Amino acid sequence: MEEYNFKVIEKKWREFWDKNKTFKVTEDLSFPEEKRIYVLDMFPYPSGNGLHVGHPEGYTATDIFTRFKRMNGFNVLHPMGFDAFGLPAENYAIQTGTHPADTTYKNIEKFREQIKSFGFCYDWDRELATCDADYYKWTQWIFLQLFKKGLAYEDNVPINWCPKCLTGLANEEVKDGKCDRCDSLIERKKIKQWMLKITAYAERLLDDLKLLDWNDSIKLMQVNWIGKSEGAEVDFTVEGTKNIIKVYTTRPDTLFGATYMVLAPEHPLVEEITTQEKRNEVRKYIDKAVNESDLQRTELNKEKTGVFTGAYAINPVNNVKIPIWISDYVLISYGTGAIMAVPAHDTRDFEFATKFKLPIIQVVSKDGKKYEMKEAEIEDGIAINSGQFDGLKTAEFKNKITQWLENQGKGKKAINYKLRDWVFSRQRYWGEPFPIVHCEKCGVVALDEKALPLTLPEVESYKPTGTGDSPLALITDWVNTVCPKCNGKAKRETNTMPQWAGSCWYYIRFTDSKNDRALADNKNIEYWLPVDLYVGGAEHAVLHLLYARFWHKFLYDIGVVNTVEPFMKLRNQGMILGENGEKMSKSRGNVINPDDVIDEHGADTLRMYEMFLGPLAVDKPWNTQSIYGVRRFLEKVWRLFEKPIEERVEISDENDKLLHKTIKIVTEKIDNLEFNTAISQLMILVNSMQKEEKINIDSMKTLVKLLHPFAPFITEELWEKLKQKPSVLFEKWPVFDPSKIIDDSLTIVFSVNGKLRDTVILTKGLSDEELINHALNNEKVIKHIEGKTIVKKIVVKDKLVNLVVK
RNA sequence: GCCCGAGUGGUGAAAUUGGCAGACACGCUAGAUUCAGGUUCUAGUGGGAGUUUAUCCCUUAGGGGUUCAAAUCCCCUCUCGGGCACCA
Repeated sequence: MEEYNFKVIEKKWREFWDKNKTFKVTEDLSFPEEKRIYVLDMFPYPSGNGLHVGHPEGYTATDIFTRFKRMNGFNVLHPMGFDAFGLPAENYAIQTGTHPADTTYKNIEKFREQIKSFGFCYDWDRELATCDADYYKWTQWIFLQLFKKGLAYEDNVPINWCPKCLTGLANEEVKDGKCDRCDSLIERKKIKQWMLKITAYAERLLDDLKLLDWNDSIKLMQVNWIGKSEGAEVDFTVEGTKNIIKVYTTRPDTLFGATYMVLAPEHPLVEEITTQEKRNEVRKYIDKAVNESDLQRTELNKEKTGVFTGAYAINPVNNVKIPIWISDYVLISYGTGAIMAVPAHDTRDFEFATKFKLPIIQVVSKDGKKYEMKEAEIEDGIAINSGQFDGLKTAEFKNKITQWLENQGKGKKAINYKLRDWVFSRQRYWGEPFPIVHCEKCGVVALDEKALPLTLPEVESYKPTGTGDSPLALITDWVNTVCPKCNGKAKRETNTMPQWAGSCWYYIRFTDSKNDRALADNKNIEYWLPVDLYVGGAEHAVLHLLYARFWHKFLYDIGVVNTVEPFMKLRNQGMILGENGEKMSKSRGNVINPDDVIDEHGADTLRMYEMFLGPLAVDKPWNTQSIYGVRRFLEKVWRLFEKPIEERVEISDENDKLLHKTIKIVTEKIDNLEFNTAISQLMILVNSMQKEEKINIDSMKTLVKLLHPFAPFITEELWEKLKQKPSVLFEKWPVFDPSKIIDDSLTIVFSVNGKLRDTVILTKGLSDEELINHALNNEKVIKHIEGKTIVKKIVVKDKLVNLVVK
């Protein structure tokens, strides 16, 4: 037999699959609903570096799962496309003058070829790229629907500005005060922005998480990001005026301990309530606060600052007069922009009160008594110094006082979220143009749906202006247009949409990617959605995954999709690290190029190696040595064919049992995405088959089928050697015979005082007494119990006997 | 600072409900085969003691606890990774 020539084999089957459209999927109604599933990968951004070894990790996992499900009689939608708008192509354009479209489509070609070299079973007829006009036409269409429902609006608030990318960013794109993409320090800039009202969906985004089979850590990140808190809004009157300052608090039970009040420097009432003699000081403070960057303002361990306004507020629960201060530790963007300060029970207030010598009154106590406090006590306890509420436990007090405030008309129950609206415009070129014009007479006007797509015009320079205008602003003959409403003079919106826009709904488009009448046909949407299994990196926890859920819920509300959630089951693949255990990067010089590995070992080996490395979810370092283990395994399988493979060969009971056990284990493991241990089991089977002189043909067929999802190329070739018709993909997945895996004898453990003393093979189903007798007569056991009294005998049926002796 | 998650041989890792720790691989050692080998095959391989056979002791980051029995459950500490950043 010739040697395992993966280059020839892989080329042959790649061409075969292409030519025969082996992976094409249709909306075949003969599949019952529960046999239609949608398995999706997070589509890649086609960067100029080509595919990274991290990409095929998730792709291989879903490919194995898809092939497995297809062989089990499922119709599986498994598509691939490209997240093709984005900054790298645009930055390259700025450097070289190459049109971002040229770079992008060239990179897509390369990516597609690389992805195909892995033999993934994508239906390539459904491929899409978010920068195609017939795709972004529908991205723009969705934006128009958001606009019509009042969920897209223009605002002029200070936003996160990246001085290197020269564009505004969403809150979700800022990490540690730095740009998520380029690590530059974020500045604050006030420019006119398109915002999406994601906050309108906060409660549903939070609540529906319970419907999802996602990693708890990802769900928790979304929970924290949405940041729901429950408390009360309380009205404080400004002494001597009719002005009311509303504060939000999660601890209304500490109202009696409020010794002062703090407004954010930007609070609208500051100007009005500040007294004459404090005016200068307050103005100076506000000027300083406004000019400080967000980072400076929120800097860790920064000493508290603030000034007294000269005004006083009246505490509604006890009519006590408390001073009103302003300080930058109160944020205008959260709650009401004003707080009641309870230094005894809030760390920040305690710090502030200590610095400015403001009174500290304890109102919560661990034991119901007053005592000296060295720091703020924020835990729940028993109320003291709180009038008629003394003695109440925190939770009860909260309810009572909130009710009391409501009865008095001085407050009410309130809920707040940390989630902010989504800053949706970017001051860059390579993105979807907004289908919006600004008319001198009519104001902001949406384009007619028939006018879509509004295509990106050609520009002379891709360079962002840096002034908050995108490069589109310079193309006057594109910018100047007529208003669709009044035909008067109008200017086009020159911002573009963020990269997240296209990825918010691509999974919908895959169900019907060539449709030019709708974003996808209803029938196809109903046939496939929601996505049953979604696999990708965890870095999108609060970005793509939150945005897409928001759009999906909106599309549900307007009747476009039929489910409330887009991705039912989500699994995150870990990172593949360099051999030194560090993140792979050019600068660290530890990058492994998948093309090189395929050239040296073949795609089957690379696929299996990445799966064998460890559990899908964890980070795993690459090891150039251990890939040989998988390579040897495949060669071992190949060499099984040097043995006579015949129908009449009797299989040993032992190997027959192992075969059926392997079917069971591999089936369960693939279903649970535990590929590393599934592969181990296949190795055990092959090691054992290799010891046989001759091999039974049915066993061989079973092995080829079990191996197929992991190593599609070699298995197609071996299937052909077995004189079978391609493709293995169309074969039925093997089923194990439960009667064959029952052990009639078992290894029983004998231990004394919990320590293993012997293992013996006994028949299945012995009674407790019989097992104990076996143990008591066991030589090694006797040695350890001699001269001692048996205090206790524990028996676990068919497993162990433990004797406790003294 | 707060909230999650993880920590098992020289290495990647495995281990239903608490029930033989280290499956499967890599590497290493020895032997066989081959003109040759990053080939193939066989045996060994957590640490220690031991008459190198029997056998015994120790071992899942560290410490304590629950239990007949703990990698697995509980508490504390340490280390690493991730998220949040004055959110009242």
